[in-house]
Amino acid sequence: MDKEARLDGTTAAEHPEALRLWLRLLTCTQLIETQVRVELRAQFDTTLPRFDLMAQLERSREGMKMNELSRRLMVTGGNITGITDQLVTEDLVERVPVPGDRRAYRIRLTPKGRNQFADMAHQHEGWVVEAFAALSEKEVGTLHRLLGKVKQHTQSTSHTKP
Amino acid sequence: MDKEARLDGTTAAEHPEALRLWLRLLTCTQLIETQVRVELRAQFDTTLPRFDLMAQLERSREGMKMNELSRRLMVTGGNITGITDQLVTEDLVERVPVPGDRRAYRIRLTPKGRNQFADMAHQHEGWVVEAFAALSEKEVGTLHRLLGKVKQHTQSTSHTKP
DNA sequence: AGAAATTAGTTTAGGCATAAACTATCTCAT
DNA sequence: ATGAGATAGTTTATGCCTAAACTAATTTCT
Repeated sequence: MDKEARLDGTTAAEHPEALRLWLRLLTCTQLIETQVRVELRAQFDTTLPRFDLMAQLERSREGMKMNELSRRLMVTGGNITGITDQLVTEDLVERVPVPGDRRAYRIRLTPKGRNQFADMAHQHEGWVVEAFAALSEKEVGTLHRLLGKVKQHTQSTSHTKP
Repeated sequence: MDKEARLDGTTAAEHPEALRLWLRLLTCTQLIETQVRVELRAQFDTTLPRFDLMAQLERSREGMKMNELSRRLMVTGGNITGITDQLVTEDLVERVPVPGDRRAYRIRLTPKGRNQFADMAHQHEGWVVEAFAALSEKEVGTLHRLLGKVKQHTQSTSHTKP
């Protein structure tokens, strides 16, 4: 697939700056994400959602409940069920019952899953570093800071109409 | 769905800055995108892909060929077929034969589509402006410029291994 | 002119995402 | 203690997305 990313290439002069910025933000995210997806598929025969889920689990050895995963990954619960099912059948994660609550599970990496994730994470870091290689250290900091503002503002205003 | 966006909330100190930046970029994009999706659904009973396709068409009155849409929207061709089919049945766009090439169509907005899009675009612009309201004019410019660097670099390196 | 390669678009199979409906369990106020 | 409501997770229906296989038309090469 020959993708040239013209999403924001032909900037119309009538658009306000915010709109142009949004299109560019979208383009960048998509470009990097596509690249990561392709590499994950090619090198590890896996997908970004599976990688993301494992990345969350890798942080806590005791695992994480489904709804916590759902919150952290910002996807709906039904989705977590599906991805977890796959990873369970591949023996990369396991469902562990929670002692005091018969409704809940705790999902955690198996040893096999932990090993596989370590490999992937190492590669993944390289791809991301490469994606931002055009920026100086200082520029990375600036970008991070500005996006932090955007994030904070968006989160604080997204629930303001009940 | 209570989404708290912890994707990059618990930043592990061992991650290099690029990785933290990537997670934050992803989070911002997702937050804004989700908001736009919700509004499009609520106010116009449509979806972001449909909106995006119409936004491309709105730029050229004579319409656009499928593969051009595919390139600009950065999605695969099969996808364009599906979305176009929907819009055609809703009489928002139409397929026009291309004189010299019996394989190709030109897709263009119908008058109805053009009207509907005008409404949507107006609202959409407001949502986006609001999403970046936390930034000063200058900061918007900086963000745009830095993302431009990222975009350019990523595009120039993404095809370098045949 | 005619075979080979390319290009335009569609179809198919499968994964990821959502919202909404559902089951089972737990909490809590009375 | 019990019934209302909340919570944990799953299922279902639908849409977007990809890669790959496919059809049909066009271009290119000799």
